[in-house]
Amino acid sequence: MNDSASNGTDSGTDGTSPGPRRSDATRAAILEAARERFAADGYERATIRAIAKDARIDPSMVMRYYGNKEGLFAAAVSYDLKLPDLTSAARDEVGRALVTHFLAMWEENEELTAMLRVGATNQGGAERMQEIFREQLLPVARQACPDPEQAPARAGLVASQLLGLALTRYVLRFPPTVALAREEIVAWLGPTVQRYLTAPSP
Amino acid sequence: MNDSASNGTDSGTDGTSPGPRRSDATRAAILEAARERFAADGYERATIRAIAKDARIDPSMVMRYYGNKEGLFAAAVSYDLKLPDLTSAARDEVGRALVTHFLAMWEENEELTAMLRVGATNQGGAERMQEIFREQLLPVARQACPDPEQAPARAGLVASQLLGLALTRYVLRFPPTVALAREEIVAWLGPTVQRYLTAPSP
DNA sequence: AGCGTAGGCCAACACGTGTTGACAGTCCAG
DNA sequence: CTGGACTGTCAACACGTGTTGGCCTACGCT
Repeated sequence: MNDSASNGTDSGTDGTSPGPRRSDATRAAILEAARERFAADGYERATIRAIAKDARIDPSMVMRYYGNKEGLFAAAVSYDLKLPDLTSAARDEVGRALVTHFLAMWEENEELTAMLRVGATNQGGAERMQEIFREQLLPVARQACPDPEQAPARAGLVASQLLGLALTRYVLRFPPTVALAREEIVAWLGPTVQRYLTAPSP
Repeated sequence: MNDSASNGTDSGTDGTSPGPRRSDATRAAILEAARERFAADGYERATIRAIAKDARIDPSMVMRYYGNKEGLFAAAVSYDLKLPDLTSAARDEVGRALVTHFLAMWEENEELTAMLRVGATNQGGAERMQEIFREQLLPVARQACPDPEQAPARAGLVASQLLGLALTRYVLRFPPTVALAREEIVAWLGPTVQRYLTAPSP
């Protein structure tokens, strides 16, 4: 509950910007190591000691800069899926666009894998994923699907397919799923997502 | 590596059957508690002490009967998806049949949820899920899909959808996905799985 | 009845964890 | 030059974990 982000030291004459700190490199190294470890091991097995060793500093620095393990995780992974505005996209291409975007997001860094691994074991992680789903994927479904009443169910179906792909490809690493090329995935999953969003309920 | 299952004590005149032991009730209680805990908490957070407390016995009993924590997990969860023989089923109903079967399997006990949670965090768990995939789902795909060459990729796609549903419904518990009725899920996912198995590659 | 053996509990060990506080070097403002 | 803050290290604490061995009890066979 204590604040570890309270820093009143501005370094220049400009009073507005926080100003760069000498330890920014260390902070960044910690975050990068934390992302890797959380993505590879999940929450419980990603120990602060291991993260500190990867970042080549002392474990106590992690505590000083991020308060505790939970704070470190919150600082290391971001909640933003950066979903593009799909209203301008062609109505019958929303599925492919979504799959393409998710694939890119998932492979450009390890934050989402970390979040998924943690969400599978940690209660707090699961709740954070529910938030992401509700605040980011749900609005997209509301725009794309015909009956707004059905948006939650349809968004849930989309999430099941997209997260299922991430699970089998990046976490469980089923060989055939790992071997699929990006375009193949888009070609297979795009129509599925499209149908979940826009097809009349069966 | 040591054996904790070596029991040469037969209780009756019949020499063939192992014979019931006095501690069978305890063993069963341990396994049941273990399944619940592994399903609810994953491998690391499901402590032997907690399992023992649920089973109302001492933690050391768990060790005596199952050797170590890994042995307990192996004894608690089964690997058998009991996939029905789908050769006799109608060719265009394989998708719905698979989804229906998976839903029933997943909800009749907590073993699959436990396996999924553990697979997401534990290296050994992930490998065990790869085995299940390879030895049980893959053969079904080989029977159902036209070109045997494409069976692995198609089985991987099916796994992504089925495990994704399990993830969002039983682990992350996304409210809209939890709220779906079984028939709705079959109606939505059945055609998807069917397409992944039998449709010509896009 | 007597005895061996299995069932069960208790206390403890060794270890790894998150977390904390005291201490030394280092940079910059005054 | 001097003081204070920031950065970093070291050692330790309190706790929970898997795991082990010793002890007592009670059943079941002879």
